[in-house]
Amino acid sequence: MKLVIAEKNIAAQKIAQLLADGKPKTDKVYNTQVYRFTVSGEDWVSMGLAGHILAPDFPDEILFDKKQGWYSVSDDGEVLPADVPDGLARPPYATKRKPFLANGINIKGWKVESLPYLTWAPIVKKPAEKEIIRVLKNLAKKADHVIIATDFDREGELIGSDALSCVREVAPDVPTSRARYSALIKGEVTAAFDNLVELDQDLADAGESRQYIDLIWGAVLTRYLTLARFGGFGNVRSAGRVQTPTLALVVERERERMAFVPEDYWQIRGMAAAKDAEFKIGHATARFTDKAAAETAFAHVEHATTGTVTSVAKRSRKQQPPTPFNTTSLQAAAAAEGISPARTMRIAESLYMSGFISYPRVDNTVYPRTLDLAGIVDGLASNSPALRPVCKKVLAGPMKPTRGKTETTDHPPIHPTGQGDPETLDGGQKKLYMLIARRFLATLMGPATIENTKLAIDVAGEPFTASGDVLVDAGFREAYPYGLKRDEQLPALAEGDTVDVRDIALEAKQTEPPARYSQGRLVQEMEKRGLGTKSTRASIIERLYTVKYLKNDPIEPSQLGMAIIDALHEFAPRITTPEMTAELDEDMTHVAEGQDTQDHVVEHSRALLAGLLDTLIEHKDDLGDAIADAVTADARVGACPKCGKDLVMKTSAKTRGSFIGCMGWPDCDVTYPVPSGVKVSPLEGEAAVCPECGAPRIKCQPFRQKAYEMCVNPKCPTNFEPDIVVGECRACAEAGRHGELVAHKSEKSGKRFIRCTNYDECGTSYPLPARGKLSATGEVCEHCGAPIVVVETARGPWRICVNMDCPGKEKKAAGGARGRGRGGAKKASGAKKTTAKRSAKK
DNA sequence: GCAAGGTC
Repeated sequence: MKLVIAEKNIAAQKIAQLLADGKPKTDKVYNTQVYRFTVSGEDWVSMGLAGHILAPDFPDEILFDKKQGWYSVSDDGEVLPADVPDGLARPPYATKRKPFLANGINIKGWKVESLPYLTWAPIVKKPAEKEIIRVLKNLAKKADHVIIATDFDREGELIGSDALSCVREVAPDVPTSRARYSALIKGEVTAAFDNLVELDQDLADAGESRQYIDLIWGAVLTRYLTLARFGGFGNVRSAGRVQTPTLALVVERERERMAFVPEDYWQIRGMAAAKDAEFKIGHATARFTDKAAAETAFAHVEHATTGTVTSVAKRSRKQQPPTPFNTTSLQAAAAAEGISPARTMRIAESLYMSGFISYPRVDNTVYPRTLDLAGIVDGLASNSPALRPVCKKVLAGPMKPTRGKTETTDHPPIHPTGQGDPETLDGGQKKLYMLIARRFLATLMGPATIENTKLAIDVAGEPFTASGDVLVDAGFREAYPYGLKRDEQLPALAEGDTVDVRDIALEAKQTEPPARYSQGRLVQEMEKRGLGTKSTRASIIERLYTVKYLKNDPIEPSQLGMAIIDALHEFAPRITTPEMTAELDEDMTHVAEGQDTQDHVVEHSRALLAGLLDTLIEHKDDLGDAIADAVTADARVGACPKCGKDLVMKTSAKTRGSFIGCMGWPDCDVTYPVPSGVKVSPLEGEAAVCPECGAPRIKCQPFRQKAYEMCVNPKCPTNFEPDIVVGECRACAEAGRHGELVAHKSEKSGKRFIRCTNYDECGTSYPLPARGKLSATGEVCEHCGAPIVVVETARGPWRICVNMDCPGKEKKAAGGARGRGRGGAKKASGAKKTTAKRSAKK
């Protein structure tokens, strides 16, 4: 039996289909799919790995140990031997002593000092995909020939080499070879299997050098940053060859913004009206840099009421259809629609696995000739009623696909398969699927034509202009409306026509600093600078958010992120720039071409890092202080009204809940609750202090809603709301008592709720929305008898039944997607239960 | 509790 090992399941399946006499049979070994087939009567089996099946790591003896912490040594107290290059002494940091750990945490002194040892520590390869390895060994034992058919690139060669080392453990003598194909199509694959070669160990070694160097630098610098000032468990300060230069890009942009000196300019703008239509007009000098000139011009037009059209110019321009999606362009387009690159990849993976779209990790932007474009459009038309009309147009047209700049042959650009019913997808999946499907259709359509009209208007001797864009021929825009500007229609006017003019104003403006990166832009910038790969960029950005180096979108660095870059820029500059990646690529090329060896390249890199450590260790405390200060600055919400020290977001050790507390604790005991469900940030200047009580005022940003400002002190008069009687208590009436339902606001937590005046006896209480002005209606709900109240939000007044378990809400929940998981399926069973359930959730 | 690279 011949065993074919591919990098992933889809490749194993495709190879089987392309090589088999007839159709391959799907089989399972343990729980993994394999494909059995015959080639000229001979038995073959193909299996897919899951990328790398081994992961490099330090030996167990020197790894993290639950009892000992990060820096343990071997049992006999001896530091493990490492291959230290000639001329370099063996690390003198070996200790015979077992580390002493008080309460599991001892970060003082020797821990950072022991990092040079980690620099020279040996690296071993540990199984990362145990199931896959088990299947691989099972099949290898029965095989009389093993063919490595992983992707034709450096990582593919390494994955194949790792697979071979697993094979060798159970079948030391089985003949092995390598099939090299660069596209999963008949000609390529059959040619590769007709011309089998040997695995290129130099190329695999190059890949392994990359792994080792990434691990050593990442582990040493991450541990250094984390331990310089230990911020408690869960507060890792990471660093790495790709993430650190990426963070540096964001920090650099922020610094440019801070250094930016805005320039004043002035604009004269107003409104014009003619033929029952209104439109914007502006002075022909779009930006006056001279204030006096602007004021002179404005004085002429300030009281003008009419203007005269002096010219009408129409120009039409074409907008070309977009190119096919690869990973980066999909991530950028999805980011513009509010889906982060990391989430895009998670959703794309699920769409790919369920057969809706093609393989999502590609660089290619040119459809291969073998792709059945019309067949896909047909499939979309029959599965998606919303796309059917535009699909028909595409099928009727010439269907000439656009081409992007990058052409590779490994996978086609990301496209819908045309299979599957989009109605079965959830919200995020459907949104991304429609983006991919619409993009695909757009790449097969003609350009859009936009007609631009420019009016020149004389207002009291001053030249004004107006401009309008109208989409006259939708072209590809019929399928792909993303990022399309709304039409700005001007009335049909001719030279000499008179227009009414009003609201002409002189506006003082300032030039804007360079914009922050959006997540989509950052992915593109990383690609441009050679940072990361199509498969890793999204997760690296996400990582920078989880370690709290980045915040918000558009992306801002935190104070911590800036402190990290400053520190590394000073003491380990190599890791902060894309050059390390460039140099690593160069080293790897040398290893791959046999001009250098893996050991030499890795040892050279170890020596570079070791050379930095002396200074790093020397400045450990400076860096620790800088990090601590930055973390405090990030957590700051304002100044303490009692002692003037910083009020910061803190986490209670007991309850793990967060609160706002004074840095002066224990001398100062000022604390406030954190408003729930919102992101809190400090305000600046005068707005930062409450005029009523002196506590800080803060900015609260609810998810996808308008931000608001409030005083953090729930007892402050600005937060005071009188109790309102909202109705009579039904439970009490039924029990023959009298009880009134009253809306309160808790002084402690700031939460609002309704409670019966006889609460001790009847237990009735209802939660209330956190925001919005509340008023009673005196009405009761037709479904459950609970009171109806009105809450005024930014979107207008909103009538609600206060009972979360109201059967009336159940009907709505069944009809729409909203309101799921909130007492939906459960029958209304009394108000007391509602409160109990809600508090149990916390 | 660490990186980046594959992929699930």
